[in-house]
Amino acid sequence: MNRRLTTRGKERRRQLLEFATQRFADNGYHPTSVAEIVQGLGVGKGVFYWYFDSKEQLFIEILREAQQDLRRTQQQAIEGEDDPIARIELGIRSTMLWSAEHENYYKLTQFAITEERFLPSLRKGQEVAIKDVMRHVQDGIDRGLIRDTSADYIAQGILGLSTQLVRVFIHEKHRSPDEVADEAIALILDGIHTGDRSAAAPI
Amino acid sequence: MNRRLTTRGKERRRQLLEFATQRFADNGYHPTSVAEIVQGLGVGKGVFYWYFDSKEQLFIEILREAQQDLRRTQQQAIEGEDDPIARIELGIRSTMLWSAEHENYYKLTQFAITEERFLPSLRKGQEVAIKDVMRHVQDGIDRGLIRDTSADYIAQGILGLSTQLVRVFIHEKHRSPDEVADEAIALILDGIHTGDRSAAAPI
Amino acid sequence: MNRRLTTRGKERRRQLLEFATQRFADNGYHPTSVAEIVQGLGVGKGVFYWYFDSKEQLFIEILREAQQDLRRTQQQAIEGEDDPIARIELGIRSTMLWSAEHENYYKLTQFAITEERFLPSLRKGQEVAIKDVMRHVQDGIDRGLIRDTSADYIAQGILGLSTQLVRVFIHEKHRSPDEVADEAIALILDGIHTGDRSAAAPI
Amino acid sequence: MNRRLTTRGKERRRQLLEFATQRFADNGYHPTSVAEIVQGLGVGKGVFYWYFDSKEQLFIEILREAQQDLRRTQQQAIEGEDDPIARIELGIRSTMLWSAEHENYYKLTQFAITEERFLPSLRKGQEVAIKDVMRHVQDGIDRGLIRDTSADYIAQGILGLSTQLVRVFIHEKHRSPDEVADEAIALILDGIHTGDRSAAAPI
DNA sequence: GATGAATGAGTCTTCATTCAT
DNA sequence: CATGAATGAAGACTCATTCAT
Repeated sequence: MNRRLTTRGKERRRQLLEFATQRFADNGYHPTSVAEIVQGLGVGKGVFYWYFDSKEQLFIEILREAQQDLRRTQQQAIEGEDDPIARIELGIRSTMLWSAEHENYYKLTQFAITEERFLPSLRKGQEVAIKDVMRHVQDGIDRGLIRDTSADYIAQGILGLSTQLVRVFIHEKHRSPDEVADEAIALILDGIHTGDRSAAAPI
Repeated sequence: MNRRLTTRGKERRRQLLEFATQRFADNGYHPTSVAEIVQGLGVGKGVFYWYFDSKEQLFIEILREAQQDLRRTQQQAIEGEDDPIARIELGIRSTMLWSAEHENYYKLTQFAITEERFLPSLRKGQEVAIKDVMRHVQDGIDRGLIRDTSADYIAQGILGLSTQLVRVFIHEKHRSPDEVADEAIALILDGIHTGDRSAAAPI
Repeated sequence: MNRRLTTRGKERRRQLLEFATQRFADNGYHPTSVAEIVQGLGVGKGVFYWYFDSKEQLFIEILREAQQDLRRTQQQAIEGEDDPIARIELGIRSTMLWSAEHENYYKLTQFAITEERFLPSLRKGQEVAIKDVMRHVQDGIDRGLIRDTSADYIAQGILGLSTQLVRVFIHEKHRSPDEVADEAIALILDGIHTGDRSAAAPI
Repeated sequence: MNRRLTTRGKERRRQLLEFATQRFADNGYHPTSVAEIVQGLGVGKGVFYWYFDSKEQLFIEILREAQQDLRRTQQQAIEGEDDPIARIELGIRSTMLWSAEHENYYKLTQFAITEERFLPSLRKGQEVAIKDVMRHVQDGIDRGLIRDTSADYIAQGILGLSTQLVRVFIHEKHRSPDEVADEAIALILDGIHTGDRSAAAPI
């Protein structure tokens, strides 16, 4: 499926991807039928199979494009910043913003975990993300700014905490991404302990 | 479906729950058919519907029983401990242990998030868990042991970070629950900043 | 299935017949399951198959007993009356009364017509009924009281008209059986033409 | 299920309706499976659900179209006739003819009565039919041609008697519709009493 | 006599995919 | 490119009936 697409074709493809993302996020992957998707766009079934080999491949495509888009956003955000802690912070903020604007993507990811056949797609993206974070964490450790534990743990912790906060606070409680990012960063940098120490200045 | 079950009946029901959990976790909810489940136990299709109203209700039942079991485990773990920080720590440790022993449950939860109809079941359990954690967090704040931010954020952060670490380190990287718990607790209590402060003594 | 039944056994059998009649009439034969019937009586499934060979045979039994009962009622009603017109009238009246009290039976009959396998049961009863009416009609013709057309047509007409009026007026419009019977008899005896004749005295 | 159908599509739909009508009439609604219907036409199972939402809805559709068709036939028959008695007569005759040609429809109606969920469909048609007849009856009463009883009773009586005669004589005994119509009309107009009156001229 | 449990063929229905036009 | 139509395997679920206890 490597069709040369006209401008109109690209537009169609985009419509399909977006509509499907919405339905998958709302109803789930399996409960959403191809028929439903094409009906939603008011086109025939042939259209779907013109642009995608299968429903499965469509889903994988959605994951791939989202991962790409998020990463591009993060990279733009940290561009030019040298301090690793600041880069982590910027990364978290940009992730929060992107997530707030793409809340559907979260559910798709959750689902992808649950079926063997989608794991490869997912892992590819996750590994890239972890590596990105780990680079900054390691840099921070090297410069004595971050506790010298396994960068791995820390990177995963950052991702996990961010993910949870995004989900709960932005999507469910409708807080602003910035506000949530502040809290996430504070927790990540300083933990939950009271700041009654000499130099404990939460950002 | 509130049948009075004989001993044998209870046993069957348990078999079905366990086998289904396994298959759902391995293959996903939708790809696992009722036929597959009953074949796995070598019984007729009617047996399934003798014990459960539907495949959907079976899944909900699995979630419910797991939530109950985890909570019981946590409560036993913190029983008798008074210090809120220690209670949080014990809670995290017992959760890690339980999760390590019930890794299937994690996938089921992930999946449940992705379909509207399972969300209510999930939320019920989550709310209870958050309330449990928040109680200790608030207690810690009151005693000046925990930074006085919204207990809500902190509780969610704790859950999110724990969940992520469990997933990645225990299930994917096969570390021991204790080791992972140590790291989780350190991160939660003190964040990622270096400990170059006067009184930075992680519990 | 010719069990020697104890008093208690006969009572059980009767309960099953009555409850099943009700359900069949309300919901239809097929949509009513054996499980539903035994649950309604709060007994196990074994009980059902102790008294009846099958669901089909139960249904046939219901038809048979109802036909018997109706016929007994009619015969008691016309006993001692000699005038054929009066006998027809009494037959109609008793049928109306019986029908009003056994409205369920009507639906069962309707249904039985629609499945080949129940037709024999039905026909047996119908033939008896037609013969009964025809005897009186023929008698009336012989005595010059009834128009000398085919007794067959007349008998069928009487049954059809009665049946329809019972259905519509007693069951759907809740008129009294007597009132409806008056109308049925008038229509049958004198048709719908105006009574502007010399000797038009409806009985 | 309001698909825009091509010519071929309409043809298919018609085939399905007709074949199903036949099978339902022969075997009964429940004993006839969707599989049987599609096999009978040599098409795949999906075809059925392309044209109908469900087996139930197909049945309802059959009833609806038959009612429509019968009514159209009756209206064409009485068109141009002014005398109410003659209109009733023409209505009866056309009904007999239509019924003789659509004997399957009778069984379907019988069955529909027996399940709650089909009653609404049935009633709708019945009400229309009754209203049609009542209009003529009332007209006849107004002109002094029909006995001044409740038009309701008379209309119902006409329908009931006609229905019964159709069933028994045309379908079971294979008389000609005309012959049966003659008898029905005679019975309806003049009842069963002897014609020994001054002006008793059955039409 | 009676019960809970089990059977498994059979039912309706869905849906990804293909194809003729 | 696009559509309506068709396919048919597969799925969830039902239910009359049987059986061990």
